[in-house]
Amino acid sequence: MNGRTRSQERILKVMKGLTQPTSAQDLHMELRNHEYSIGLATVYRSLDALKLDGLVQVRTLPSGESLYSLPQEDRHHLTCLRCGGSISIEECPVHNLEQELQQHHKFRIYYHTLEFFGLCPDCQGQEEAVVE
Amino acid sequence: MNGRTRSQERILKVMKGLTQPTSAQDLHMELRNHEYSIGLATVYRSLDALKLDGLVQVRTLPSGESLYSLPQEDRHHLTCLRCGGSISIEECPVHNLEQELQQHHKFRIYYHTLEFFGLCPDCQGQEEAVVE
DNA sequence: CTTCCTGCAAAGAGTTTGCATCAAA
DNA sequence: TTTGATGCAAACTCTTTGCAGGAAG
Repeated sequence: MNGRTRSQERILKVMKGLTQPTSAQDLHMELRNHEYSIGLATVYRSLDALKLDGLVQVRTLPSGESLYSLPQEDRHHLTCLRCGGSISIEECPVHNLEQELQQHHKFRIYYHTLEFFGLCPDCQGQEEAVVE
Repeated sequence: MNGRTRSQERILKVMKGLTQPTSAQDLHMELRNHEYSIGLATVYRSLDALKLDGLVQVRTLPSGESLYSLPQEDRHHLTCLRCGGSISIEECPVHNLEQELQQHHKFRIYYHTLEFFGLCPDCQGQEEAVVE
């Protein structure tokens, strides 16, 4: 909503070259690869500001680590509770509901996350092996 | 899938008396209120085991804190990025998709999370105030 | 000049791990 | 006895904060 700072613009620029949601720490290293010497704290502060304006979105993993991405990279996931492996899924039956919620609750919705958790085929096998 | 340990059973018992998703640390205190003197590390280890068997589900907040709940308490949320306030929503258009994914990817899906992020009515007001 | 941004280092929160002890079968 | 569970404290990871210096208008 406000003007972007130099760091924020550099972060957005680098993020446009990334296809995967990325952690703050990885972004920090990515920035150094682009010869932008930015402190890690500044990365966190900038991402926080961008998040508040809906310019980046955040997905927090069960590990506590947050992954940042541009809104158009939004994908949903099928995540294995055991190995942590994650499959992207394209289907999204949520769009209409989002419109309704926006009106009903007077929220300004920037984005949503949809995650399925369970066991992937491999880990279902391991599960049985453990039980034996 | 395996037998439950004493700690795991105590945790499940206490969780049945709770209506809200609860952090590991709050559960730890809750257990002490029930005269179960359990170490915090054991609470984490037990929750992790229960999670792997799909007996509890986890929602990790942007703060990195994880909230645990029994599967039947599953609710979806509309969360404000600024104040962190959260509204529960009942609608869930995802059930059919879940069945399809389960078959298509051969996952054993235990549960899913659906979260909407944006600004609540109050924080939309504050936003404008800041810009002035 | 004044305000806000930035970097560094230290602090903080939540979670995990090492290890000795304890309970269960 | 043997295996796995538990408690405590230390360690770890990710993130936030305090503060002094620096860029921007």
